[in-house]
Amino acid sequence: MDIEKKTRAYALKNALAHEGKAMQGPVISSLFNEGLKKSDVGKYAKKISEIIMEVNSLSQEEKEKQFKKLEKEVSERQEREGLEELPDSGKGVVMRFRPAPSGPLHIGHIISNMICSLYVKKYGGKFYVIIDDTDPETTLPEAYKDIPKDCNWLFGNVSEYLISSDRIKLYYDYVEKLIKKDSAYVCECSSEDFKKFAEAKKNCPCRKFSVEKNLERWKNMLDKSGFKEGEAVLRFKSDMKHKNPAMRDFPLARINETEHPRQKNKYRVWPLMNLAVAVDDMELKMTHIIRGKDHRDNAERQKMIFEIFKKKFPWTFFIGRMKFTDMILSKRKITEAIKSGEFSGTEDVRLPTIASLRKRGYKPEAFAKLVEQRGLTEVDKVIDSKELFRLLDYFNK
RNA sequence: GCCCCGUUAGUCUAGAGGCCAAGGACACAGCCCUUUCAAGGCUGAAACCCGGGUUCGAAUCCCGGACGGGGCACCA
Repeated sequence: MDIEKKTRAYALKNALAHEGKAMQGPVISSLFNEGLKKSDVGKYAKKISEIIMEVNSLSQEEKEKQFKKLEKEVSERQEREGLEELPDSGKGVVMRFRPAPSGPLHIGHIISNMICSLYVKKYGGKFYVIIDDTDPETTLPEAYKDIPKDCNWLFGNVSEYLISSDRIKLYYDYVEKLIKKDSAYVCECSSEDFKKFAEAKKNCPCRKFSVEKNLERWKNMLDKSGFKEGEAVLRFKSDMKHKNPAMRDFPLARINETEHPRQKNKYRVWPLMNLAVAVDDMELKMTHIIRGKDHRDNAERQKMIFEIFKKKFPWTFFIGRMKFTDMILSKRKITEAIKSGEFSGTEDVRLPTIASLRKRGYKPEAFAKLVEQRGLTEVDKVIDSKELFRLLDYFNK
């Protein structure tokens, strides 16, 4: 590289862009992109400074004339556009969205999950939608048709729909493996008692049982004549002295005999989210996970489970959440309000549900642009519905 | 109480130590175009939370503070 020539070119460019006065910083910075070594800056600093001073003293016409001659020496800064690249995405990506079937899908879900669909479109691979119906108390029967309907419309690239409660046997297999690895135990403490142990960083009495005893106690959880609902819970054996209280022997499964809308009374022991998610992510070979910041600690728990099985944890990003100052975004509250007659149904135009937004004429592409503009960011933002609809209206054109 | 995380214009965002004297989009103001509306074009106003430190040089790295968010469930 001809340092002097390049310096002169960039100094002229910089001067012309800034009322005739070039500065050293930007010029040196440009030279780095041309291959100047950082360690060599000292060597050339004097020369560069001289050239800049000389350039600055030229007349406007002279600057323009000289720059014309050297124009081809300068390269333009390259601009990125579209979605930020994901690491290790060369062979495609496997990603997922796990809606809980406890109420209608709404704008909040779009914001934090559509980006997964977009990345699968970008790189190829698989996009799973997994209906997370492992809580028999909050699972709504209509979700089994509403979720695929909304997701087909919104994403258009769902590879496969899976239902957690159809995979219970798989979760049970993993429970046995975890117990056999002495990484899970059945705990009979009440939640209040356990909380006290966790706060005091002390082991609960159930922690000391042998693997054999725990397998037996696990059978007692599964057996109708064994533990009753609320009497026992399966816990992951992490560390009761973990510095983060959220990580101390968190629960993996519990007994709940409420009739399940899909499985009826087939099961009484239900996995909790962290178990189901970890198992599915291992089994389905998830490569990348993008999810809300509120799941940061859950991801840490799932990672602990991965480590027991010596599996590599997927690349994970925690995306910031959008908070709406004037819209209900709680699935439970939306469901209640519809039941009470406050709203006519999930398609009520006053609701931020996907069904309602579709009815109002918004196209999936508008949401995609909204999500793309936001991109991968950990920042939460507060926005009101007026701002949101301004943006959507703009993107919908 | 204990663990995480974040902070760029009214809003969303670019930004990986020097092409940032901070770019883009929406919204806003003005003008042009148009019979009207919409769309489009041009122009304008508008931001790096605060304080230290490292460095020749900090929006960017480090430390502290303030503010905001999340987690510590037999919910997800």
